[in-house]
Amino acid sequence: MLKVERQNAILQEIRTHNKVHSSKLSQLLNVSEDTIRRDLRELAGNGHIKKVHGGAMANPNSPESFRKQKISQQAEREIIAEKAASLFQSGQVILMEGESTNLLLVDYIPDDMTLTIFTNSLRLATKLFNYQNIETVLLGGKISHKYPMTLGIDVINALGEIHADLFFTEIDSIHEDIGITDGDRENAYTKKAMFRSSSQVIAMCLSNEIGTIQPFKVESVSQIHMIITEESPDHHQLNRFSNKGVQIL
Amino acid sequence: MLKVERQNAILQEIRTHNKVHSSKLSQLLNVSEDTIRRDLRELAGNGHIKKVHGGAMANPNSPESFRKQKISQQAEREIIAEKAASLFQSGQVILMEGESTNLLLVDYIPDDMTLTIFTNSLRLATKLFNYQNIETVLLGGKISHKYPMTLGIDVINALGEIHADLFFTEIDSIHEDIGITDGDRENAYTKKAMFRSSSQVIAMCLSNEIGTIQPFKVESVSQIHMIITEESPDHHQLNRFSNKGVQIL
DNA sequence: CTAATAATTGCACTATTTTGCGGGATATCT
DNA sequence: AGATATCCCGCAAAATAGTGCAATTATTAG
Repeated sequence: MLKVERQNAILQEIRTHNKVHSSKLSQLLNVSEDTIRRDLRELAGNGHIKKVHGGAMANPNSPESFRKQKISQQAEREIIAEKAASLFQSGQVILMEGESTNLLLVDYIPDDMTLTIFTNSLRLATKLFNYQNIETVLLGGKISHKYPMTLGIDVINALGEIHADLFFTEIDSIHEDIGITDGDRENAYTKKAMFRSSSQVIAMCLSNEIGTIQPFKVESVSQIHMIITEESPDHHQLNRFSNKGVQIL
Repeated sequence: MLKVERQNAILQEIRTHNKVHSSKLSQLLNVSEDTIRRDLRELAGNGHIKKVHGGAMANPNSPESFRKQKISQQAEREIIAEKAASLFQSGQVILMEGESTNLLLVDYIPDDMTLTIFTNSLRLATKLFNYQNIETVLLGGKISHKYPMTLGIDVINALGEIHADLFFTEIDSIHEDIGITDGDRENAYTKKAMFRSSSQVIAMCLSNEIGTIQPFKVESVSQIHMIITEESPDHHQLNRFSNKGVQIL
């Protein structure tokens, strides 16, 4: 990897996360922390970023102002994304659904990790296009008018042809008795089909969504293998799920 | 191998990957790294590329940058797009391939026109997401590492399930005897499959691409129903195609 | 056609850049 | 203050770049 390439990657990282840790970058880009620090010093010298203890932040006075990506509760989602990324292993086949946390998640994938990622999200697929070691497969189908993703019967058919090791789903509502629910009927159907196309299901959700219910049922809690929230695993709201045999991360 | 030939190969490499390593190029082109470095220095001197330690990268501020070259031909593409848009009729099923002219083309679609558009282009699909009266269907499959689009066997399978009224294809090379050719093997296969999934095929190409040939055959001229260029239909270069029964717009 | 001239290329050698590491300084947190 | 993490400095190894030169090839002049 060229030095400029690496520095561009750092800038890109700051653009999406607003901040970077030297240690994380070191892992992500497979170079020593010293090299990262030297890069940060250089970039800061050009006025691109602001160097801080432990890493760097977006420079508010930068000539090229970074357009901030509007992801709600980004800080919490970052925590979830980082936990989720620890589950990846080279060679795995991953199924991903959702465009908030998953979009952050891919930044935590090390450069040298080889993965196959199936998704129905246009944004995710577009982002993954730049990752040379990741084979991205887009599940074809009709594009929803609500979200930039494919939904419906075509996607469900396509899912019948594949089987993933891990399925990362972003869920908006989960209830210990009712299970996972969704506000969109087609989305619920599609998610349900995704459950059947993976060995393991990892549900990512914000803690304030625990206990909520929406009109359309996706699956019951027993079908989930792991829940990831921004809280620590021993958070009191999570007991009722761990009691049902669901792993908490 | 001629020097210019080699330098063109380097430019091509940068065009597709946005970067090159001197060491890789040396292996690829079977010359010493010194020669590569000299080439890079020369190309950088002309402002074509930006030389960096370890290789070179695409020059964003280049006078004749590749991206800008696309843009510089945007005027011609606009003319083609406007002509092409006149073919649309409400209720039609359209198949679209390509991300330059087609991206401009959708802007010429009237707001009240109802269409179904099949495409394998991520950019096009993302743009069409905002058009409420257009039902967009993305042909699923593996995402190319060269272009943000799905290619290959999955797309070809998906094409087997559909049939469109019109197929708008952007072609890079057309020759009266050899037919339509493409520089990418998978792309050529996929285009070929698209020909079979539409009643009418409309080929859009810039006039300076007429008569050129690339390694991989897509289809012969007889399979095209219409050619659209930025020139007027009675342009001398187009006679040889109209003589073969192809409509010119 | 031949000889002179110019351009191109690879090689040996040296210079520069980049990188990781150890050691000590500095900052952060409790 | 003590523990830990982070940072900075200098060094050495490795990678990459520049330079001069000789051999080869292409081009041009006569």
